[in-house]
Amino acid sequence: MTEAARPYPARERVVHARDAAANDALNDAQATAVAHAAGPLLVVAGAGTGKTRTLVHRVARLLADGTRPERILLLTFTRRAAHEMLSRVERLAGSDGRAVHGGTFHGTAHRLLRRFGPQAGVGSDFTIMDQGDAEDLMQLSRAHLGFGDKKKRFPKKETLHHVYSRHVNTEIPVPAILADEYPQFADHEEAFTRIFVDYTSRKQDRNLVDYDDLLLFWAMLVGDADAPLAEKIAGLYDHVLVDEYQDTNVLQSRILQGMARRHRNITVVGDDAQSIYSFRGATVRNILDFPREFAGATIVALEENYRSTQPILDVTNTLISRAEERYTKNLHTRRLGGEKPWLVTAHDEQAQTRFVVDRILELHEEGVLLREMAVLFRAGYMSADLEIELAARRVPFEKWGGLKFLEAAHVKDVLAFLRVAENPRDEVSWFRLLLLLPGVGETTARAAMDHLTASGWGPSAFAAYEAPARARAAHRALAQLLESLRSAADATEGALSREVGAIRKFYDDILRERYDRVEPRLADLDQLQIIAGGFPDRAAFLSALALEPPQSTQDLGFGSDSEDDALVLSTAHSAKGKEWDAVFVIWAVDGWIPLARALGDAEQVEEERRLLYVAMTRARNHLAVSYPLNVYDSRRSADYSIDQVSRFLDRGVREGMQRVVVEALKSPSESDPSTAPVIDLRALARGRFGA
DNA sequence: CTATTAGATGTTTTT
DNA sequence: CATCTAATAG
Repeated sequence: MTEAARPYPARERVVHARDAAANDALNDAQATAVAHAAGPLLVVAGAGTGKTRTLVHRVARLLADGTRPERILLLTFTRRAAHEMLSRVERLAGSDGRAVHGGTFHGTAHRLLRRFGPQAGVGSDFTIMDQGDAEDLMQLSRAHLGFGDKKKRFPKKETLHHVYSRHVNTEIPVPAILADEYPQFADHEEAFTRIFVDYTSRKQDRNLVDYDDLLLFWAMLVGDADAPLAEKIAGLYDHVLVDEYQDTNVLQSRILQGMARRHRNITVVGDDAQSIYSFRGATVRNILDFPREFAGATIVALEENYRSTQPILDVTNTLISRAEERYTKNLHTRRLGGEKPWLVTAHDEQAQTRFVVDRILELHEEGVLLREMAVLFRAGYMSADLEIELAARRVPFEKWGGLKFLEAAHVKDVLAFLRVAENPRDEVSWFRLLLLLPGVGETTARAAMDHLTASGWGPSAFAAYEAPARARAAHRALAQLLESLRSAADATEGALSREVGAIRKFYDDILRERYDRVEPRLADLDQLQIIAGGFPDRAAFLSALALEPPQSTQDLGFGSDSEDDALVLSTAHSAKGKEWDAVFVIWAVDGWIPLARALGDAEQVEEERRLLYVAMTRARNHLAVSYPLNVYDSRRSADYSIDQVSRFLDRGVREGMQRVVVEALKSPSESDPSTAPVIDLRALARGRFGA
């Protein structure tokens, strides 16, 4: 199916449908960026200006100019972006494109660490902890040091981990973080530091690596200019290209400095107006200061928008013009026609839901594919009502982001068995397993772990442990299971799936005992078992789950009969970098966008504004922003509260939109929505060109 | 020490 | 609203 390798200038024959539809040739700015020979290059690319396309063409040009594909490193933000980028490079440059190295920062760091870690004191058989694991380990450190023994208020493990992670990713000193975000804990500074020291050495002893370590170790590996190893790693690549640069943090900037130090061939692409990941330590300073960090950088601005119609662009331009930004872009388009974006006032959530589904079905009838439409929202659970309605009306959909599959307790339980089998020193997983046993609580578990620490975590060490009488039977069964998992050198097809099967023989009964809603949980485990079957061994499976968790319900194999065409539901964050023919932004209410808790901090409010900007700029032809007026509020027992439209949709922004009002459903017909149209979509459709 | 239950609590975004 | 914490019974 892949085109044979062709020389670069043949692009007009190979370009993918949307590239061709947008524009046959690169525009001047894009061409400048693509042709840039060497040295640092900053591409400031507004929404929809062909950023990915430019990056892809630039890679193809480098290949055509003789750079070997494996000497190009293409860093993207999410695995979805990496996949799309690489397949487009492949389409453009043929099989060479497949050999280009690409992935997320964390994924690339993982690869390098497995390879070079042993030369730097990190065994190659480490286990990666996800955020939840890291928090659990933090809890063990906290308990070990005797903090939080029901004395005064002491920070929770989540808080501890957040402060630690923030410190590593931003390099802001711990006291400053506490003063800024947790003034109530400012006098615990010394405790924080002691816990972090213990946490760090605990990770080392247990052969564990957290997300932050992946970046930190990479930065340290390439940070010392004189170290031979740094030289070797930086020497792996001749060109480094980075997408979504506005969402990188200080650590990542340091990594890039190290990687590019010799050749300075670094290309970064980004849009300061779309910076939405500061909660992860990302700083817009990286893109703003790039010319200073990499002296002599060439700067190219992409300002022609190929995505949206002029009426949509008018509204989004106004929205973002309220923000202070440094790289002022003036986005324009040649797509002059089209309807104004809709501002939909719905009576309540149900009315909003009904409006969205009705309108989607209408567009679908007009010939828009479901997969060319998306509903975007601030937080994962905000689509719950919509999902129910879509299911009831048999509209296939796929949900991105906000997926908690791997965070579910029962899934983590099963994974803990595999992780202990893989890394017997994995303290977090041991602790989790032990607590599952009937008759074992915190004290017994700790005693067992002390035994393991003393006797070297060996496979037989656990079997030799003398459990208290009440837990003896469970202990014996677990020991046998672990023994069989470790000894089974079964490398045949589906071995991992059988391992999960063996674990479930032991675990399913515990699950039934401990949790409610047993059926869906068992179904999750069925899924996990199927996924496991696709991996060659435990190590690959566990690393992949930590670094590339399933991103959508479809990745998990649900809704298989509707794979071909399904509506996309996504958080605004997960929608970044994508575009759709029609976009619905729901819950545009003050308190959600911006989030109420962000209001105290001007910086955070600005980020919320950019988030709405990202969401709205995903639309090509149709955009509707909706908000419910009356919201049932369970916290205040005073039934309903009246919500206001997001402050970002101020008078000036609203002027470019057309108002639509959706009334509440009249109660007698509530039982059958299909016979009781609430709005006359046809009338709206007729009137929508009239401004 | 563990298991169970009642009560509080605090709700984002992702690698 | 479901998850985590604290308190108490077994």
